Parts: sequence; structure tokens; C-alpha cells
Amino acid sequence: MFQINLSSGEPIYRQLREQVIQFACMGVLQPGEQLPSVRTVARDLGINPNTVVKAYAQLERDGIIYSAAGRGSFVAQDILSVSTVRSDLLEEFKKSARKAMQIGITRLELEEALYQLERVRGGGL
Amino acid sequence: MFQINLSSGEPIYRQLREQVIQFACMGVLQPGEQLPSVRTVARDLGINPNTVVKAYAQLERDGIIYSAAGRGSFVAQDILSVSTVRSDLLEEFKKSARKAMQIGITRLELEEALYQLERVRGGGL
Amino acid sequence: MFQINLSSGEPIYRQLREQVIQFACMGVLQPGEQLPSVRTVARDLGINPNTVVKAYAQLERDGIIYSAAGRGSFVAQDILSVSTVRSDLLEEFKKSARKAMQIGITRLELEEALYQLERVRGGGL
Amino acid sequence: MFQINLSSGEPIYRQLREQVIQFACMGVLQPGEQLPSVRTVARDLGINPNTVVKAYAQLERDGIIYSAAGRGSFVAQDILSVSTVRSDLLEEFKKSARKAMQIGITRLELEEALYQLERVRGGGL
DNA sequence: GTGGTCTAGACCACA
DNA sequence: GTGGTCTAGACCACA
Repeated sequence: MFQINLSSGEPIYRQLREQVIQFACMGVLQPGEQLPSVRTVARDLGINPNTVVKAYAQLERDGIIYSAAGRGSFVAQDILSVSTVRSDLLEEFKKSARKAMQIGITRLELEEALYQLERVRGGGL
Repeated sequence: MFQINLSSGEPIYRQLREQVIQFACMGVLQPGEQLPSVRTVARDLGINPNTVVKAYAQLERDGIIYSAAGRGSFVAQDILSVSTVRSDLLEEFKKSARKAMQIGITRLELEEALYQLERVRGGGL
Repeated sequence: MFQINLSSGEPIYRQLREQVIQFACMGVLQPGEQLPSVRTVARDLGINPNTVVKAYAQLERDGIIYSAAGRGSFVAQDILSVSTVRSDLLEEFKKSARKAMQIGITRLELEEALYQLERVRGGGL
Repeated sequence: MFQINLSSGEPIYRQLREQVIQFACMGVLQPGEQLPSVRTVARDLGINPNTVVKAYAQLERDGIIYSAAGRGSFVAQDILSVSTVRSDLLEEFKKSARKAMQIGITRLELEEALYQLERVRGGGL
């Protein structure tokens, strides 16, 4: 289900965390749906179970999933309303835009980039 | 001249590196201009000279500055043409935009954010 | 695994960097293979871990290896295609040939030297 | 007369030293001919006189020039027979060739490079 | 265990 | 004065 890139430099537990958020926001994982168990994910990806535990723990702390001892982990009911997800990503977006503008990249260039991104997504995914 | 945030989590040497790039791209530091010496920066910011050395060394490897023992460090003549700077920032921008779109933030929302950023910059800086 | 010459004047971290490149290009280190850890190399060579870190960090910036905290350092998949390695060495070769020719050493003499080098390598290694 | 490149990383005194050797080997500076004075070179190049002194001192130590107090510095009579110049450059050439061969660059490729270098030199200089 | 960052301080070549 | 290398040793995130 999940995919990680060992050579990207991005910590594995973060890659995992992000994919859960993405899948949940995109509807691939429905509200209330059960996540694959820690052991399953670890085995499938060939990584250390502790790494999965860390990702799930952080997701629970952020209110994106909830875990019930002995039953498993489940996607929260109200992900999109979870403040951190949306606003965190928007903040990151603004920060990168600010940096680009500071070296002279214009707003029009950035908008052009957005437009192309949307076209690719619309066609390809 | 430079400012660093010790509690941001962003490594000091990276913060420094970014500021040099920014200043150089904005014209605050002109091509060929001498940068403050390693020891000066270290003293002013209250950090270890080695940390400054690390930032300057990376900038030199990227062709953004050049350094010579006994003479000092200088901004390169062709910064804006240095491929990495511009394209790296654009890539970072696209990546953050892609992530935002993947969770359902629309292009219009992102454009709105860009518009507000420009207004702030135009008025404030 | 690696060998360094403390009295050569060539910085240790550069010697290390070069040997990794050589081993990777010669196939002694296969693509994807794990490099000895920073601490292992430091202990074996009797040098400071920071010096090894410096060598590995540069190799990563050049795309020759990739490292991740907690996992280790690994040879990249596409070393030979990494533009810098091959072309850098060719440039260095040309530069030294140019200098030799400028003081009157003939092309034939240089070719003779190449021929002898190849014989030595063929027999000795 | 001399030219230096401040952004090359190569120490100025070495660049100077090399150019004297080159000019002497090429006949631009004849055996016995007087070199420009330390002060002249320093002024013309906009560098520190000490740097020129260092270059000249090393050239004298190598027997490439000789200095007479109060009269100036002169090119030695037998430069080409001075062992260090020729053999040092040949050694450097062999070293760079060895490195190139170690990563799989063939002798034929190196010879091709030599051939092209000669053509450029024959036509351009 | 792994690599990454940072400090404190020494020593060097260069200008 | 300038930048570059290196050691010794601490502390951190990650697996």
C-alpha cells in the first residue's frame, strides 16, 4: 500500500506519515477505515517496526488517526477539519513562494508553474 | 549582516548559506563583492567559525562564491546564471504546491495566497 | 579497506573521497552497496570521525553516494553516469597535458608515457 | 606581462611561479634575461609584493632563476636541463593519467584528448 | 547501532 | 589578517 524511497534523504517515518495523510485526504483511506497493522507495513516495506510505530504515534498525536489497544489504528472522522494538515501545507507553500520571490522570481512565473502542475495532475492521475 | 534563528531546527550553516544566496540574488551583495570574513561572521552571530566555514565551503562548491586563503571570500560574477539557485527554488515551490494540491487545496486557493504574499512584499519591504 | 597517506599533503578527506570514487568505478564497491560506517572508517584509519563525515558529505552532494542517519551510507545506482566523475578526471588530465606541452614536452613523449602506464597496469594489477 | 586568476583557487604565488617557468621554457623569457622587479609585478597585478617575493624565492631555490642583490632576478641559463621542471610535469601527467585509467577511461580516449589538444595549440597559439 | 550538527581550539598555507 | 584542515568530544534524530 505505501511506498518509501530509501535514497531520498527524507526520514522513513515522515514519508510514511505523509502518505497516510495524503491517502486519507484523497479518500483512498476513508474516515474510520482501519490502517494496515504496524507489523504488516514493516514487513511489506522491509523496514523496522519501530519506524512505523513512530509514524503512527505522530499521526495519532496530530489527531489524524486514532488507535485502540488490541484493535488497531483507524483514520479519524474529520481529517480535513484537522487544523494542522491543511494549514501546515499552506504555510509550507507560502514559505517556498516567499523564498522564490525574494530572489526575483515573479508571481506570474509561479502561477504558470501552478497551472502546469494542475494540467499534469488532471491528465495523469 | 546575517541573522540566524537558533531554535528553528534549520541548521545554522544552512540558514547562513540561504541568506548569502538571497542577498546575492537581491543585489544586497554585488557580484565580486567581498563577504564578511569567517571570523567576523562567527563573532557577530556568536557561533563557531567552523560553522561559517561549512556554509562558505558549500557556497563555493555551488559556484555562488569563491574563497581564497589570505584574501577572503567573494560573491561570484554570475550568480543568477548559476543554474542551481533558481531552479532549486522553483523545484521546492512546485513540490510544496503538489503536496497541497494532493490533499485537495485548489489552485485558486494557492493563487490567492501568492497574491497576498505579493501585496505584503510590495508594501512591507 | 581504505588507505591514507598522512604525509602527502593531500587532505585526508579528499584522499578518502577519491578512493570511494575509484572503488565504485572499478566495481570493488557495487551500486547500492553499503559503505563502512563513519565510525568504522575513522577507527580503522586512526582519524577523527568528522573527517570521514566530511568526505561522505561531499560524496553525497556529488550524487556518488547517499546517506541516511540510522541506516548508513550507500553507493549510488548510477555512478558512472554521474557527470562529474568522468569529466572531472578528463579535465584534470587535459590540464596536466597542456602544461607539459607548453614547456615543450611533445605529444609523442606523452603517448609513450601512457603506453608504459598501461603496460604496468596490465601486468601489475 | 603576467596574468593571474583571482577566482581560480590556485594560490597567486604558484600561478606566478608557473608562468615564469612557462615563459622561460617557451623562450618568451630568454636564458639570462632579467625578470620584471618584484615591485613592478606587484603593482601591475595589484597584488602584495610579498607574494611575488615568495614566487621568485621558490624559483631561485629550484634553480630556475637567480637573483643578485641590488641588480635583480634573471632567468637561469639551463632551464630545460633543470631536472625538476620537466620531470615534475611528467609525473603530474602520469598521475592524472593513472587516475583516469583506474576508473575505466581507456588509453585510446586519452590519446584522442592529446591529439585534440595539439590541434588546438597548433592552430590557436 | 547509523549519520548530522556544533563547539572549542590547534595548526597550517597564503597575502 | 585570510580561509582550510583536523582533532576531541558533545548532543541530536533516526532505525
